[in-house]
Amino acid sequence: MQSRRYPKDRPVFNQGDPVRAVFLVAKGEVRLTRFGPRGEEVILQRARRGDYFAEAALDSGRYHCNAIAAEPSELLEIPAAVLRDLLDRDAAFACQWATLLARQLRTTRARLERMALHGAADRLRHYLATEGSGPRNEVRLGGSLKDLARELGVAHETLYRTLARMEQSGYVERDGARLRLSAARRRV
Amino acid sequence: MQSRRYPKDRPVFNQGDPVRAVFLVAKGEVRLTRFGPRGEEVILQRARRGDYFAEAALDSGRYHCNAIAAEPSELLEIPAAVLRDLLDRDAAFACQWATLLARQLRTTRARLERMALHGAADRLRHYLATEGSGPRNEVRLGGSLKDLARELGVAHETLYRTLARMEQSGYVERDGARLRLSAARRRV
DNA sequence: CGTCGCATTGATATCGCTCAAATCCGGTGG
DNA sequence: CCACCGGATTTGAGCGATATCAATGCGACG
Repeated sequence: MQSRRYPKDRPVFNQGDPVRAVFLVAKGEVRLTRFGPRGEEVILQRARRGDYFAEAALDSGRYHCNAIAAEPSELLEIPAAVLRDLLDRDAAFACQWATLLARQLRTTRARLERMALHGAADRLRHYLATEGSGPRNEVRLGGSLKDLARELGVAHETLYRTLARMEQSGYVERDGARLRLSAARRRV
Repeated sequence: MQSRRYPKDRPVFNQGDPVRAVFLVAKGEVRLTRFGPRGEEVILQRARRGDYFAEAALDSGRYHCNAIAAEPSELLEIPAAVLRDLLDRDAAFACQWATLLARQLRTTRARLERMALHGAADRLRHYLATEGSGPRNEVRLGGSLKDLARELGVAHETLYRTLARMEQSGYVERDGARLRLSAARRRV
C-alpha cells in the first residue's frame, strides 16, 4: 500500500484499463466520469478526502469509468491483488471491510435522501438532522460554506441567503465553524 | 433462512423496528422509503429479484427506513444473527458479502450524482447512461412513468414534458415499457 | 357504467441558478 | 507597516426551470 501524488487534471485511470488498485483520497478530489452518447462528460462520483473509490472494481477486471484528479491530490493506493488476498484469507478483515462498506452505504443513502428534498432550507435541516450531534444537532463545518453548499447541492449564494433567513428567524445559530439549531427555535 | 410471501403494499418492516433479518428478493419488488419532514415519501432503494436489501442494517440495531412490497413478493429472510455469525466465520462468504455491498454502493452513488444534476433532461440522460444496457442504453421500465419520475426526483408532469420534448427532438425513443436513445440522435 | 389511477397538457407562482458587484480577511511581498 | 491579491462572504437583480394546481382523456377493473 503506497501513497502517491497527482497534479491537477492528471488521470488516475481510464475506462478499460486493467484494475490495479483501489484508492483512498488522502487529499484533494478525484472525479469519476463516463462519456455520454454525444461525447458529453457525465460525473459519476466525486471522491473527496476520506472517500474510497473504485472499490467495486475489485470484481471486474477493468475500470468502467475514468478517474481524473480535479485538484492536486494525494491518493493511498491499495493494490487489488493485496486487497483480494486479504479478503480471501482474513475473515476478520473481510468482516471489517464489509462493515466499512455498509457504513459508506448508509451515509450515501442519507445524502441521497437529502438531495431528493427540493428546498435549500429542507436540505440544510436534513443535514443537521442526520450529520449533527447532541440535543441541538450541532455540526462542525470541515471547510468553507461554499464547500457545504456543494455538499448540499445548492449554489453558494443560495446557501448564504438561506442561512441568513434561518438565523434571522431564529432557527439556527452560527458560531464560527459551528452550526446548530437555536435553543428557542421557531418555524421557518 | 426462510422464504415468505408479502401481498402488495404489505410492509416488511418499519423505521425504528428492531433489526431481525436481512432480505433477498426472490420475486416481486420491495421499496425502501423514508418520509420527509412534510410527509413526502423518498425512495431510498428499489429492490427487485436478486437484490438484497437492508444489508446495511446489520451493524445498527434498528431499521432506519420503511420497506413495503410494491408488488406481491416473495422474500428470503436471513436472520441477522445467522448472517453475523457467517461473516465472522466464513471468509469466502464475507468476501462475497463485501462484493455485494460494493455493488450497492456503486449504484447508490450513481443515483446521488444523478440527483446532483439540476435539469430533468440531464437526470434522464444520466439515468440512461448508468442504468441502460446495450449500444443504445435501453432501459426496461419496472413501473409507471410516475414511478420513474419519483426515482429521478422530479414531478411526474415535468417528466412527461421532458420526455415529450426529447422524443420530439429525436433524442430518445419510447416503446411501451422500453426507453432508449434514438438511433439517429440529435441535439436536445 | 362508475371509479380509480396513469398519462397528458395548460397556466401560474416560486424557488434557486446565474451574472454582477461590493466587502472582508488572511497571507505575501515590498 | 502597508499595498496588494485571491478566495470567501454577502447582497442585488433578473430569468428560467420546475413545482404546483387544474382539467381532460384513457384504460383497467369490478
